[in-house]
Amino acid sequence: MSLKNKLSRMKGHMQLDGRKASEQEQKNYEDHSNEKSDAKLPAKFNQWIPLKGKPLFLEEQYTIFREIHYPLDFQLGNTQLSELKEVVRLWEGADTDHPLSTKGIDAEQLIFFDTETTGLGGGTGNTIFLLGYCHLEDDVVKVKQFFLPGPADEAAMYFHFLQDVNDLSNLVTYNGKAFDWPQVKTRHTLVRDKVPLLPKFGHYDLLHAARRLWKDTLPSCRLTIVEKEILGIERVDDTPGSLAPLLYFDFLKEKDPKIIEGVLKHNEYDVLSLIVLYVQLSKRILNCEDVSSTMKEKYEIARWYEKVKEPMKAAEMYEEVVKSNVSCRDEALLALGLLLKKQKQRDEAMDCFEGVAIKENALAITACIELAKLFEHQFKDFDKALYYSERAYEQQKKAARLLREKKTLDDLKARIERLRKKR
DNA sequence: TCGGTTGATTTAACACCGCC
DNA sequence: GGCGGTGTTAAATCAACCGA
Repeated sequence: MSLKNKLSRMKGHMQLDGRKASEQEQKNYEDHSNEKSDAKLPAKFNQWIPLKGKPLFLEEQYTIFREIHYPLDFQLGNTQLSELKEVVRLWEGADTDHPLSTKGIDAEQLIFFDTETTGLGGGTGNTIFLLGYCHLEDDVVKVKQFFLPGPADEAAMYFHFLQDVNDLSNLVTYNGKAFDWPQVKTRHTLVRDKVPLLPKFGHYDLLHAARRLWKDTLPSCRLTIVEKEILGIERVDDTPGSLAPLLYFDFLKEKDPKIIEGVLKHNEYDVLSLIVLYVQLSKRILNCEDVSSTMKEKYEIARWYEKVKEPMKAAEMYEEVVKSNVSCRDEALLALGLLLKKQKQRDEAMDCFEGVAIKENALAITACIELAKLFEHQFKDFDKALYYSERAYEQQKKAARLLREKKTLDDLKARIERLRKKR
């Protein structure tokens, strides 16, 4: 069966999240039907009308442009699009310099961006055939797509896309730092004489944020998995991205827009999902009460705050985890201890280390070594320092198989000998 | 004054992963 | 199936501190 026939059997597909989505889509189609079709256009463009596509020209070239509007009360998975405004407002009031913070940026400035290409490889052999994004404007979310109808029309596609995003300043993507944006830059160099310069965008890549929070709890951090497990979005009859190149090549042969409809819808939902993902990530990072973060998420967010030199925020999050009784509690307690030690809060740090040192695991060894250091160099209690050194040595001896662990063992032996002389 | 210890920072190498 | 960003880890370097 040809791809065209397969697609024709998928009529009525691309339904997102049950009834609400299908009702909304119907409304979108009704909205679109109110648009005036341009009777002067050549007949070949009429077949784009059911897909809400229309040509935009640049000299002899053209791109197919689609624009779909979603109201702010549109529910996608567990999130309403209006929550984007809410989290941008929260970031504005938050006293933190987090990488996902939009402080100083309007919600309207965010471009949730995704491309469809003819393959994965880099270089000039690979073509972007769809530039899609959505953003907030006049209290609706507008999805805009620029489609490449043929290999000779790239300048038109980039021209109209770049003109359109002229006033916007910040990209939000999923793996866009490594994939989408380098591809855009490569292709842009080939048409740069005819199109505007690429803007200097700020860039939020949500893949890396998702990895930080869920790398240990999800089977993978692919967007579809995150959508299903975290965002509550279940796509029905979605056209997988891996099929996009095949479908596009089929379109180039047949010139039938229906062939590519599934890819357009896939891209449309990809960019909408980015809004939902950004909202859910932000709410967890900002520790909003209306989202039920797991302790593991709080622990990972605390580590993230620590990495970006926000020790107070990190400590707050670690403390929440320490109060719980989850498997990462000891990790949080040890991390909190190290954090407090750095801030010279030695008594508080000691309490944390002692809480971990009573356990019998790899964390306890680190905690014992930290206690030995504190008692030797800060509290000058050499008996206790020796006690914790010996305790660490005994536990380390059981585990010492790797070279790295052997070094720890040797270091501990030296520490014990030094302390025995000091006593 | 010197040597030992610790902590902070930088650098490099490496492995992993998700995009179509 | 190529690419680039990121996290992790280890090693190197330097400064500060302290005791002998």
